[in-house]
Amino acid sequence: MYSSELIKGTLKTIILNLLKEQGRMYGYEIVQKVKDLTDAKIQLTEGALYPTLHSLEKNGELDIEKQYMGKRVRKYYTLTEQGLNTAEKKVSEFAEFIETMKFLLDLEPKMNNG
Amino acid sequence: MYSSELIKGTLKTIILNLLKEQGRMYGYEIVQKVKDLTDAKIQLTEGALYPTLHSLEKNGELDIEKQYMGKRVRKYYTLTEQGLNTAEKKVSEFAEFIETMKFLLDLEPKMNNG
DNA sequence: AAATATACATAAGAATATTATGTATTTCCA
DNA sequence: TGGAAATACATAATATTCTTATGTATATTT
Repeated sequence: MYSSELIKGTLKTIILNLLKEQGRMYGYEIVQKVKDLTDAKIQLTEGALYPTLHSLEKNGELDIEKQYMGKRVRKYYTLTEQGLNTAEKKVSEFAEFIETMKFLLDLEPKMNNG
Repeated sequence: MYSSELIKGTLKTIILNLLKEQGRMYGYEIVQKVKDLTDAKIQLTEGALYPTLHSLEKNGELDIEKQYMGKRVRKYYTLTEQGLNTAEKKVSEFAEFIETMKFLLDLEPKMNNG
């Protein structure tokens, strides 16, 4: 489990990318999927997730589709066209950021040993 | 220049690692050095930097040494032993985090092409 | 002399996450 | 069959952290 500090600022990127890959998901599912994929090293909290989903939807990045499982409601989220765009932008920005940080923190694997 | 969102949560790691590599630095110097090293892609703001330096010092990670250049004061920071420890812990945690995120976001370069 | 750079500092506000709590249903299992 | 755990949503209070704005003051460049 990483320090929460470290994960800050990556939540939107994670959500948008997961939805891009998985098609449609509901909130609780996102939490479980991220936990699974990261061996529980990243555990999203619902208190952070739901407000972020709502704000992404409000900003036109996500569409909602309600589904009733018996009486329990489930809200499936899918990317809008804008959301897909944002997802790709955010992921590639993060990829660049990683490279910058690797250089800044001297994490580059040495290429020349001889 | 990366979106500020992306840089969130990395400030302490950056500061501690720079001090580990450079020995001793003052605040303004840290801002310039990070800008230089990252081609201005990461620009720390003084409003974020100084409070963070103060809190790191308060927590025993940094030592301060004041130097007067004429009348102007300059505060040099160095890592304490605890600070060196924290620096190494934070950097390696970040390195692991990068790997987790690369997997989560499907950024792994393909190893097998044939 | 004025503009820019150096060098510190802090306060108000915004953004985002944590923690705690709440509702309600469904599934597991003892 | 009754209680715990899991599912699935939500939000409010608080904490943390960053941005933006502002302030002070000296030194250097033009």
